[in-house]
Amino acid sequence: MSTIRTRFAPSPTGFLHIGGARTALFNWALTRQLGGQFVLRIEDTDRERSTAESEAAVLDGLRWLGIDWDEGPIRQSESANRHAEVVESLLETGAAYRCTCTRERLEEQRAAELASGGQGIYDGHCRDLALGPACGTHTVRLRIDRERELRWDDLVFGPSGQQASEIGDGIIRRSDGSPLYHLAVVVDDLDMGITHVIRGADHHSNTPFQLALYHALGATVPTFAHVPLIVAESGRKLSKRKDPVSIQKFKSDGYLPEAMINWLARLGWSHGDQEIFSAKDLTKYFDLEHVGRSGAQADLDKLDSLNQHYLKQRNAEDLFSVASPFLDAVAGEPVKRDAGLDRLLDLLRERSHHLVEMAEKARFVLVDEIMIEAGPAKKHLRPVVLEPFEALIEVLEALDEWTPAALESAFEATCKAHDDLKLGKLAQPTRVAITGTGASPGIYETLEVVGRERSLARMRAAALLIRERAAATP
RNA sequence: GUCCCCAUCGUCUAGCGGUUAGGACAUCGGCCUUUCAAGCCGACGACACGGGUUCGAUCCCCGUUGGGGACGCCA
Repeated sequence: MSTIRTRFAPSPTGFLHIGGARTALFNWALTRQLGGQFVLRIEDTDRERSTAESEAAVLDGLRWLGIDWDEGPIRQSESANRHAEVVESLLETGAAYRCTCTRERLEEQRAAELASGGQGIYDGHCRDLALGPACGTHTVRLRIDRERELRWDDLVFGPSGQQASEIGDGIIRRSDGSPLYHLAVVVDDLDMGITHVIRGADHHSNTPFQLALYHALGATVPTFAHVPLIVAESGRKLSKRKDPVSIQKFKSDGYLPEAMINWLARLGWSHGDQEIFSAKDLTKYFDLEHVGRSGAQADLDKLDSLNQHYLKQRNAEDLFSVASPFLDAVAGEPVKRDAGLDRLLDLLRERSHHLVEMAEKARFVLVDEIMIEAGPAKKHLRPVVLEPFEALIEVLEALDEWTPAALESAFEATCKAHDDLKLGKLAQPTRVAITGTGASPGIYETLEVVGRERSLARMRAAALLIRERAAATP
C-alpha cells in the first residue's frame, strides 16, 4: 500500500486558531489512520507579519492538543532559493513572463473592468511583450493556458474547478524578487512529496490557479480536500476580536485538550450517531467522506457539555494535575493534593463545565476566610432557625467522628428533637454558614471536606450573625 | 459586481428514492432530593421556496432566495 503524506501549513501571524486546529486534527487523524507521514510547515513568506512568538504559540497549541508531527517544523522561508530557481525555469520555458505594470495601472484596470461588469482579473497587458531580465522593476506572472479546464475531484466537495479563462495570470514573484504564496505552496508540496492537501475551504477557489502552476511545472497534482470553515453566529466569519478562537484561550479558560479534540472533530464531521471520540478513536474512524460541505457554527454549549464529560472521566491524579494552576489562582498559594482535595474535586466535577468554574466552586475549601453572600444569608440565616441551629452546633461539637454517616445521624437527631424539623431547614443555614453560598455539594460531604474545626468555627460565626440580626430587628 | 461553493430541529449533525425524518447540545417539564448539580424519564423542535424527473422525493435536475468563500506585488 502506498503511504500518504500530508501537511499542516499555518502562517505564524497570530495564535493557533480553532479552524487551523481542526484542519491540523483532520490531517493528523487521517494520516495516523493510514500510517502515513504528517509534516508541519510554517508558511512564513509574509515576512512583515510572521513572528517567532506566533510560531511558538502555534506549536504549543498543537502539542497541548496532542497532535504530533513526523517532520518539521520546516520554515517555508528556508527554501527561498528553491522558489527563485523554479520561477527562473518557468521564465525560461515561457510558462511565466515578466510584467512591468505599475500598481496604479493594475488598480485602474481592475476598477475599470469591475465597473463594466467584468471579473477584475489581470488583462494580460505584458503577456506577449516578451520582456527580458533588463526590463526594469517587474513582477513575474504565470501564463495561464486559457483553453484549459482547471478541475479536480475534491475529496470533500466532489468535482470542482473552472475554466482557465476565468482566472487571470497571477503574480508568482514580487518585484523585490520574493515568491508569492501560490508559488511557494505548490513548490513546497511538490518537493515534500505531499500526496493529500487537506486545508480550509477558503483555499477552494485558489485551487484552480495552483492547478495551473502544477501543470506549468509538469507535475503530478496531489489529492485535494477542502474542509469548510468554522463560522460565528448566524454564519458570519469568525472574528478574532468578538469570538473565542484561540486554542490558548480555551486552555486558560479551563477546557481540556481531549474535550477540544472531540468538539472540533464533531464540528463538521460525523460517524453516525456517535458523539464521543478520543483522539485514538479518530485515528480509527476519521474519514473525509463524512466531512460536511457547509460551514459549522462553533457551539460553545456543546463544548461545555463535552468538557464536563471529560472532567468526569479523569482519574484523581490527572484531574488534580490539570486543575492545579486554577486552584492555586483561587487560593493565592500552591494547593497541595491530599485525600480531602481529591474528594472535593470529585464532588465538584459533576457541577462544573470547566476548570475556572471548578476552582471558583472550590473556594470555600481553598481559603480560610469566606465571604457570605447577602442573598443566601438573608434567606437562610434567619432568627427562626437560631435555636435548632445552635443545638446542631452543640451536637456536632460532641461528635466522635466527622464522617458523612455520623453527620447525617447528627442532623437527623437534631431535626427530630425540634418538632420533626425538615432537614432543609437545618441544611441550608449550615450550607450558607460554611460555604457562603446557597449551593454546594451534599451538606454532609461539604462539611466533611471543609473539616471539623473550620466548619464549627464558621457555624459559630453564623450563629452570632443570626443573633445580631435578631437583636437588630425586633 | 464576477466566479466558485453551501442549504435537515435554535446549534452540531444522521440520512445516501419508499423512515412515525434518528442522535447530541441547548430549552422546557417530571422523577430523585437538604441546595446546586449529576443521573433517569419525557416534551418542544427541522427537510428555505418554486418548478421539474419519478409510481414515489429530504435525497436527483433547474431556478429563486438566503449565506459563505475567492477575486492582492496577504497567506
